[in-house]
Amino acid sequence: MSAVAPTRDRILAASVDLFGTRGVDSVSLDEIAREVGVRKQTVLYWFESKDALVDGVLDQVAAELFVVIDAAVRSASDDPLERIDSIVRAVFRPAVRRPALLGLLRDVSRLDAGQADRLRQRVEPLVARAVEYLGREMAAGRLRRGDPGLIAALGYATLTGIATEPEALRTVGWTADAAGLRKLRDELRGFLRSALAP
Amino acid sequence: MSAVAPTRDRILAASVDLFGTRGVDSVSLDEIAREVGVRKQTVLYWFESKDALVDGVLDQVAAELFVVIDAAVRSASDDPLERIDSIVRAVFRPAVRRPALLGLLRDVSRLDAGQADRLRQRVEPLVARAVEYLGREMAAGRLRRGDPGLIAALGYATLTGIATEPEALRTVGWTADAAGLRKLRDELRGFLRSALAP
DNA sequence: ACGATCCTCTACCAATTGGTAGAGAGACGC
DNA sequence: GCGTCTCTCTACCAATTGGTAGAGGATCGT
Repeated sequence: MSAVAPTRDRILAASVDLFGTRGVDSVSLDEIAREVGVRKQTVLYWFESKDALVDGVLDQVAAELFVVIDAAVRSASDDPLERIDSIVRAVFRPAVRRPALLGLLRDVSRLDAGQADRLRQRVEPLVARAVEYLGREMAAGRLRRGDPGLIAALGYATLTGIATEPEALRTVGWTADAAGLRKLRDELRGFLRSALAP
Repeated sequence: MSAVAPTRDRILAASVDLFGTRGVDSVSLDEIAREVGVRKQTVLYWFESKDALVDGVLDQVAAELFVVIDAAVRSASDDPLERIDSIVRAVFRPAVRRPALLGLLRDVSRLDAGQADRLRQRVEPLVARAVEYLGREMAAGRLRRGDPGLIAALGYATLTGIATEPEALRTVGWTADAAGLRKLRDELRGFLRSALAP
């Protein structure tokens, strides 16, 4: 056991960042290898092809997101608006600190069907639970009524969109310092809260 | 004047679609040429490099969006929620019919700084007007108060996100038929309306 | 009829892509 | 000491990338 992370993990980490920020197709194996400090053939030793590497990366991202969201969902209070609040806060931190995470999710539509399915399968349980939850709270009159699935998709789109498009934010004069982040987070919370309130 | 569009326009149209759906880096000049029914060198005759082509495509997208949005803004009623409604309706149609349009916008963060700036410059006046408008209506108490710039960005993120991520929608069981489109549009209108209402 | 301009073509090119083949260094049990 | 297994390396490869050079066919005004 060494002090530095094993090569395979370092390859995965670098790939998440590069794929997520620049897109899978635009990043070469050579580039990943350079980032890790190794030769391309070492990458191909750990992942037999680029496709296999993409699979590995998607698995890793799904797992990371699952942990974060699952924890937020479990630990939150009873009021649905409070719960959504806490999910936003939980997801917001990793999302803006590592835009690559959600960036990769966003990239799914550009992957081939097999890989898209693979990722969808990983995320499915989370989505199903969220949709079910929204439906229940709507029925109880604690959330604005609507199609739970589409509302979930809209909330996801808002969060992902805002986290993966710093350019759009910069266009309206936003800056990525600590104060800016806090303000963005609070504005996002208010936005979603208002969108979902009954 | 011929019955078919001139080559240059056909190259632009094909490029918008391909760049927008698959990403600029993933689409080769050969592919665009094949789509248009011409050789790569013809593409390079009309646009001296791939970068120049990207510039042309961005200009075209900005112009198309400008027309659509500008018309919607001008023709709408006085009530800000109604106005936003009509903008959503106006943008929704081209957005879901040609996801490439917004997909390209979304891709800006992956372009180099020069091209991003170019596009930002084109969109700037639209954004400035929107932000100013939101600020005015907030002050008048006709919209929920908040940072007009960030609210504008959040609305944009919601719309763009939902239009460019059919995968996310499919995960919640949505289908892209006529009924699905109508339902999605109405749900989006309700979502934004509720998010922005005072 | 004739040159000029517009447009598309064939023929290349160097660099980069994902991937193969296989050598060699180090740690391990025996 | 010796083979085996793990890991990273050098050396290639065919295909594709964006781009250059320049030929040749239309269509035009004159």
